[in-house]
Amino acid sequence: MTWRDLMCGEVGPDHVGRRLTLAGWADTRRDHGGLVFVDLRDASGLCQLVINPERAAAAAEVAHHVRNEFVLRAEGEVVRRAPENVNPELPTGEVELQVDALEIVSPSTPLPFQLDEEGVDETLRLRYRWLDLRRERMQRNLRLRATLVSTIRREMEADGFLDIQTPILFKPTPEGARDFIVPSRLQPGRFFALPQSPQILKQLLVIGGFDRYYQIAICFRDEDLRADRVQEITQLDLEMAFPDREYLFMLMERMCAAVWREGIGDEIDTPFPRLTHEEARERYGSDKPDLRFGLEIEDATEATRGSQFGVFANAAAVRFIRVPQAFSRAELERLEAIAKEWGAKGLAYLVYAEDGEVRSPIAKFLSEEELALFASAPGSTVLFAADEPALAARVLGVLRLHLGRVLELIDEDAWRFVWITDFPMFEWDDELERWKAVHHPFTRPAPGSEELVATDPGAATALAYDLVVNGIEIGGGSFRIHEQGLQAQVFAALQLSEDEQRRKFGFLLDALAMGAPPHGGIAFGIERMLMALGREPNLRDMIAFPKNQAGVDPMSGAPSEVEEELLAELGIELGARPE
RNA sequence: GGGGGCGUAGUUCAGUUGGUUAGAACGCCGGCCUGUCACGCCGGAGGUCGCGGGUUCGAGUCCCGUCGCUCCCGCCA
Repeated sequence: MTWRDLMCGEVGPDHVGRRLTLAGWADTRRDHGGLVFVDLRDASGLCQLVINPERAAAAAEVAHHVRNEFVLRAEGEVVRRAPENVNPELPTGEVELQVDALEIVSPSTPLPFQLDEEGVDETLRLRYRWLDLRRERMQRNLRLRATLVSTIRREMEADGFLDIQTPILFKPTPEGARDFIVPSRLQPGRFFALPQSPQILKQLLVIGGFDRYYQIAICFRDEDLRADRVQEITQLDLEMAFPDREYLFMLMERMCAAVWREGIGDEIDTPFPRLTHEEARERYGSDKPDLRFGLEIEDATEATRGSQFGVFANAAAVRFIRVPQAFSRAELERLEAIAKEWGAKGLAYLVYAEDGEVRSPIAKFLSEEELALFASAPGSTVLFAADEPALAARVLGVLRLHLGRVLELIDEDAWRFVWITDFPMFEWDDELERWKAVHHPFTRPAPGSEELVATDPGAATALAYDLVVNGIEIGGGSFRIHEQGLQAQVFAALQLSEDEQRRKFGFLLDALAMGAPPHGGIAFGIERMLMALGREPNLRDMIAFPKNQAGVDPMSGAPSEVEEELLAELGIELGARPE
C-alpha cells in the first residue's frame, strides 16, 4: 500500500495515536446532526469513522451527504473509544478513526437491493453481481474457493504432480453429456467441442511420459441445471502411471484433510471408511449415502419368503427401515405419496405406539417370527418396501433421506466422508436398448471381470470409485484400460462399431498400442467441495459470475445473438428454432 | 420434456369470505438530533398487484392461458 496505511479491519489498539488514511465503502451511516458515524468497509472488515463538526467542519458537511456504498477516503487519528462506547461485536470495536478530512471518492445511486438483506431474488443478485459480491457471504465463499484451490495445488505439487493445461477447443465426444459446440471458421462446416472433462487428454499425457499430471480444469456440459449442477464446472483432475489404489486414496484423504483444515479450520478423520456400491445401495438406498445419521435399510427377503402376507411372499426383495417416531395416519399417507412418486406400489408399515400397541393393517397377516424380526421400541414405525431390489432400495433411500431431514436426525456439525468402490461397469439403458458405461468407456474392469465385458456385461465390476461427503458426491475416478484389445472390447460392449471406434477414438486406440503404461486417476468437483465445505445449498453461490437455471447470465445477457455476417463467415444458417 | 412452489412499492414481505382509499419494514427525499453502532424522532414521495383473457355489480383475491424465476424428475458417459 502506498497512500493507504492500513486496511479498515486491521486497525486496533496498537495504532492509537497514529494518523491514518483509510478507504472503503460506506457500510452504514449514523447521522446525529452534529456527530456523524460511518462504518467504513473494505475487504478486511469494518472500522468506525467519527466525524465531529467541531474538529472538522468540512468533513462533517461531506459526511451528511454520504449514503450506502459510497466510496470514501478518510484521514484522521486512531483514538481509543471510551469504555462505554466499545463495541464488542466489532473486531475493531475498541478504537475508531477521529476524522479530519473526508472525501467522497465515488458516489453510488440508490441500490437495487440492500446488501444486508437475506433472501433477495437471485435474478436481481446476478444482474447486479458486483454489488452481490460485496456481501459478506459471497466474500467468504470466493475467499474459501481461493484457499481451496491453492491448498490443492500445494498438496498435489508436494507429491510431484505436474500442472499441465489441456485444450479448451477439442473434439466432440459422444457417449457422454451433450457437448457445447464451437464452429470453426478455418474449417467451415466443422466443429470443436468444449471439453466435458480432459479424460482422454490426461490419459495421453501419462502415456506421453508425464507420470503424474494434475490440472484445475474447467469442464463444460450442456445439460439442464440444478441447485448443484451448472454447465461450466471446475475440477481438480489428476492422473498417474502405475496407480496404486491405497496410495491414491491416501493422497486424496490427505488433500481433503488439508483443504478442510486450511479452509474452515476443521480436523477430519482419516482414513475414510469404504463401502462397495452394492453395500451402499442395500444399506442406504443410494450410491452417495449421507452417513451423518443411521436409519439403515434392513433386509427381510428371506424371512418373509413364506409369509401369509402375499405382497411380502411374492416380492423379489423385502426391505425395511425402523424410524424412531410413531407416525399418525396423515403422516403415513404423506410418506406413502413420496414412496409412490418413486415407483412404489404402496407403503406397508407397523406403527409401535407409545402405549405399546401395534397399529398396522398388515400385522394380522404376519407370523410370530416375522413380528419378532420387526419388533421395535414403542414410539417407532417400521416402513417397508417390497419390490424389485433396486426399486425397494431406491424408495427406502429416498424415505431415509427425507425422514433424516424432517426428524432432524442429521448431525449438522459432522463430516462423514466415505469411498464408494466396486461400481458396476455397465448399466442397461431402456431407451437406447443397449449397455451404457456407468463411469466412462475407458474404465478398467476389475480383475476377473475382463471376460464378462463380452459375455455378461451386466455382471462386470469396474475399478471405479467415488468420494462422498455428507451425501454429496465430490469426486470420482477409476483405473483405465491401457490395452488396445480390451478397450476395443468395451467399445464393442457399448455397441460402437469398429468403424465408429476408429473415427471417434482412433487416436486413443493407437496410443494404447504404443507402450501405454497402466494408469488411473480421479477428478474432484471444486464447486461441490465448496458447497460441502461452506455448507451452502446452492452451487451458484460458489461461483463469481454464474448463469441462472435457464443458462442465462442476467448481468450481461449472455448468450446473445450474433451478427449475421459472422454467421455467414462460419457457414452457419439459422433455421427454424427447435421446439 | 414433465411435476411442485413463487411472482403485490427500489428490496423483503403482509393483504381476511371477492367489497369501496392495497399496507408494514428497510431503502429513497425533506426536517430535527453531539456517542451511535440495524442510532432515534417527525414528515413525504413511491404500485399497470408479472402479462393477456374470462366470471362478477365489483378481482391482488376465483377460473383459463401465457411469461419469468426457483426446486425436483428425466437428462447429467
